[in-house]
Amino acid sequence: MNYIEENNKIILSDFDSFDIEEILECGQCFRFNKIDEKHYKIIAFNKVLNIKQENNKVEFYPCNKKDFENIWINYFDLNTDYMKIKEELSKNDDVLKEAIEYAGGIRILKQDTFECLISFIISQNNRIPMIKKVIENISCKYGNKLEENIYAFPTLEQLLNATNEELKECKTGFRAKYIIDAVEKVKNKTVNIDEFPKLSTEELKENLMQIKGVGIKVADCVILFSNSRMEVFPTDVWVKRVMEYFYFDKYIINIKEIHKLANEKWGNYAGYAQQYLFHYARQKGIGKK
DNA sequence: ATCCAGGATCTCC
DNA sequence: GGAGATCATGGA
Repeated sequence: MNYIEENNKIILSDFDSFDIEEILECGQCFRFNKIDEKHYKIIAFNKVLNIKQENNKVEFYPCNKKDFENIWINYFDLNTDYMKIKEELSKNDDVLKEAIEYAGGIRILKQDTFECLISFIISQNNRIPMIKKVIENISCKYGNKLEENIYAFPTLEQLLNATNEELKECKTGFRAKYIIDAVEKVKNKTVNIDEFPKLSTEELKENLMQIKGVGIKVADCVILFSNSRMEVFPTDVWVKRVMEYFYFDKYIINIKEIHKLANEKWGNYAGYAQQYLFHYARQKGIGKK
């Protein structure tokens, strides 16, 4: 990886395993807009960032070297060796090999914990385009204005005032009460986000699941996408289907059975495997009736 | 119209 | 402790 700053723009070259379309469209994050082919605008960490990929370079703008190094290198997980991960996962596993060949440019973003928590509460029993809309509604209503028609995801303090009625107007549906409970428990530190790095993955999971509306899957997403616990294996309908289809050849009732296999097969890389499989399954419609 | 979505909870046995 | 119904909302 190599990068230079030029007119408030970072130009990245000499990289591998990076495809901005795959990274954003693979279902791990929700606050992005497609401007053009391989040109996206994202909203994260109270900032708007363009990412434009062409040939063998990626441009990030507006962005100076300081922000790139302090925020975006970590956010895009640019210091992780994905070639090694992909090689390891592809070994003796034709299914993952295929999924990785299909979208080898995925990287697991390192997102903000609070945003991730609220976003994945909204995600339950919902479709991705709708999830994006609801998060957009909430951001417009409570978040900082960054540009014309672009609002940051609200902070904890900004969401403290949110009422059940207002949240329902944002189309959260039955999840409104869950969001209120999450905000309350983060505020009173029943769920202490600042302490997350000190907790074991199991402790972290139990802690998050004290929130109403946070079960195993939502907790796993928060843990994986914002706390770098790469051993978890969030299992939604798509992951369940792709696992049943390729690895079990039967209908699985207990999700723990899937988690057990994922742990045995992929260990600390299970989170990566999950993302390749999820994206592949969704794009190809694997197991869908 | 009926089914379903990056599920979790409540009910009832 | 484990199945089954229920929960808003909108697109197919």
